Amino acid sequence: MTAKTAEERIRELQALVEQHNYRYYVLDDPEVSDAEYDRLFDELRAIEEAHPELVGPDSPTQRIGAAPSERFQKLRHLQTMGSLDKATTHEEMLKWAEDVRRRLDLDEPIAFVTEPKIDGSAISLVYENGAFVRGATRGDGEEGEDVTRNLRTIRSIPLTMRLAPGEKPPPLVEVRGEIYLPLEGFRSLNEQLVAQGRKPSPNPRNAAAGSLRQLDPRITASRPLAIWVYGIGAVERLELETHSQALAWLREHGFRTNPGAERHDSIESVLEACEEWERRRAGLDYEIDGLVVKVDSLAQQAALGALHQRPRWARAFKWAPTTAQTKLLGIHVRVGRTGALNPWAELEPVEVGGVTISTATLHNEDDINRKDIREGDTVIVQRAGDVIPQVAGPVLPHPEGAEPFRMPRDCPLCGAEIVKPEGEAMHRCPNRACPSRGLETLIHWVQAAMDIEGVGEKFVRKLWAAGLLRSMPDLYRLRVEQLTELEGYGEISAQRAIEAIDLSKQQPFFRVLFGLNIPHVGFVTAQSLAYHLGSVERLAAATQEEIQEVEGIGPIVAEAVADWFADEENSQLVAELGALGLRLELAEDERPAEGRLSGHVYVVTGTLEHFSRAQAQAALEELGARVTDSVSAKTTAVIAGENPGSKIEKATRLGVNIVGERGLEELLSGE
DNA sequence: CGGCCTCGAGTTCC
DNA sequence: CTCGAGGCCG
Repeated sequence: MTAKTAEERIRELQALVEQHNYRYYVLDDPEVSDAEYDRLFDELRAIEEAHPELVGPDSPTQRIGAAPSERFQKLRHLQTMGSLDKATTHEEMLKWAEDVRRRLDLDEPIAFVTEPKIDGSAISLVYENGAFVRGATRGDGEEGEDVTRNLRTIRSIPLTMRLAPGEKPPPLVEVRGEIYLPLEGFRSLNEQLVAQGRKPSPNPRNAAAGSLRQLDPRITASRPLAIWVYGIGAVERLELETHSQALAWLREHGFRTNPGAERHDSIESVLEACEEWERRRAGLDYEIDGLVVKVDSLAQQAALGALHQRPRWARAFKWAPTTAQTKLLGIHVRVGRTGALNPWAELEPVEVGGVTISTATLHNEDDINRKDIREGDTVIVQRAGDVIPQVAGPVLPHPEGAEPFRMPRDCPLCGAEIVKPEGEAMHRCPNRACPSRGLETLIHWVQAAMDIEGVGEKFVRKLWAAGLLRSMPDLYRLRVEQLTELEGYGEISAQRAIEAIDLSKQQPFFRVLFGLNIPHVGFVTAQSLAYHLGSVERLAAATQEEIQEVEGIGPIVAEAVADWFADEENSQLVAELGALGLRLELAEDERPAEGRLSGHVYVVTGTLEHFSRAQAQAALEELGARVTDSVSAKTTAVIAGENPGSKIEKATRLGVNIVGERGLEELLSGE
């Protein structure tokens, strides 16, 4: 047996390393360990070092980046990179589809392809005889910058096309794609920049574009950029009929195409996809700001043509942005019902994701300073998880003279000295008589605990301001005349409010317990305490050790409960509530049911057709099941209605069963 | 002690 | 929804 020549071994190793790059970066399905990959890579590099004349630009070792260049050369695209017309409403999309149908003069349905619109940096890659020869940024659409050396560092860009045995590559293919930075990579990049005392990047798109335009390819190589390929520009000797075929061709030839591309037979189906993806976007590890919608048939595309370099056969459907920049006018502090100090941001009103945001929570002092947010900053506001606005961070530099945030030393409401227990994130006002705590406790009572219809935060604030309300018992002593004297209350609405308050006396014991605002006692723990101890009397008499016997209650919660009842003022309060006729012991029907579903745990998510969430929960609990709202490995099944949220994803990951409304019905009927 | 699993608490807009 | 922290299991 003759030893392989160095050249043969180099070719072999290059092919192997690229194969593993492909499995890892394109398919996300590696077939060898990292250590094995490193071993092959090191061997390849060693032989190449000994034989530099055998190293071509296609070698995977060349991906680590060459020496910096002075500036980028201009590069003319083989085919114009047009931009897309945008649409933001379903009406606009329908109008476009109608226009397409009319221009094509067709009665049969038109097929469309939708794909996620990646918020990154558009590029064009030229392959000659299957080899990547050059690539450029979009630029003005006619001419971009030659960033070939940087693109070579991106592992998900094939240096050579994958070919079937005996297949001849087309002499020329211009591949179009979007370079992006996965969110994880964006976060670590920013951490790194901040650690180096440099400005963090405001968003992943800027970070991707910036990384791609580094004059030193070694910097680009250090950033975890990736590509989604979405189409073909100029091409020679390749016959395709549809855009879907083009995507399949690209995938087969080693390019990373987005798995979210879908073919649709009608515009209605396209619109459904637009809605569905708006929900799915939060679960992706990269940013998308809409869907690109294309007419599938290339012949139809050609017939439709373009207007001012904007193809008539495609639209970018864009959602309202979920991040925006605005000015942080001030940082204020609120005191919650537990005495915790919550800093919040007063913002110059700005539209984010279709709603106007003017305030946002800032959580705690550490969080503010970790993000380095200061009054007067321009900040990035985002709506995380679809709803709750967050201040993501400042756009540096800070304005002249802006100081880091410091929590006030004294309570802004009662002046008591603020404390911050060792190891805790929150500052607290220790004054149990602090007016904010009384007010917040009342709001908690009427809203969360007793759920009094028509009596909410506004009602409580108004009566508090009028001096009519200082504690829960006051609420039950209110008279209609007192309300009608206030502005905004007529006879009827006053009557109604008083009746609703009176009705709330019938609420079960555990709700009263929940409403008392005992530290660490929320909805679930209150139920648990109520079931196990049965009455306020027994609870108040119980020692910490006895309370701790209750399942799910440890020393900290037990101590908090015992301490609360040991307080004279609190026992007074409980006695008063009892005298007013509130329930202070467990009624017979309040015990958790034992039944067919005992021991099973369900999570209900999304909108059900025939039940409200609460009804579904009640029906399941009646059969002995437990219903929680976080999916874990212990969950028996997730019951998903329409528009389920991120819970589905977690359930899938954990291998938890997912059933629809049908499944719930079968469960309840015992089938 | 570490790693789940739960629960508590605070929260925005209309 | 998300974070932080308590409870519990191995």
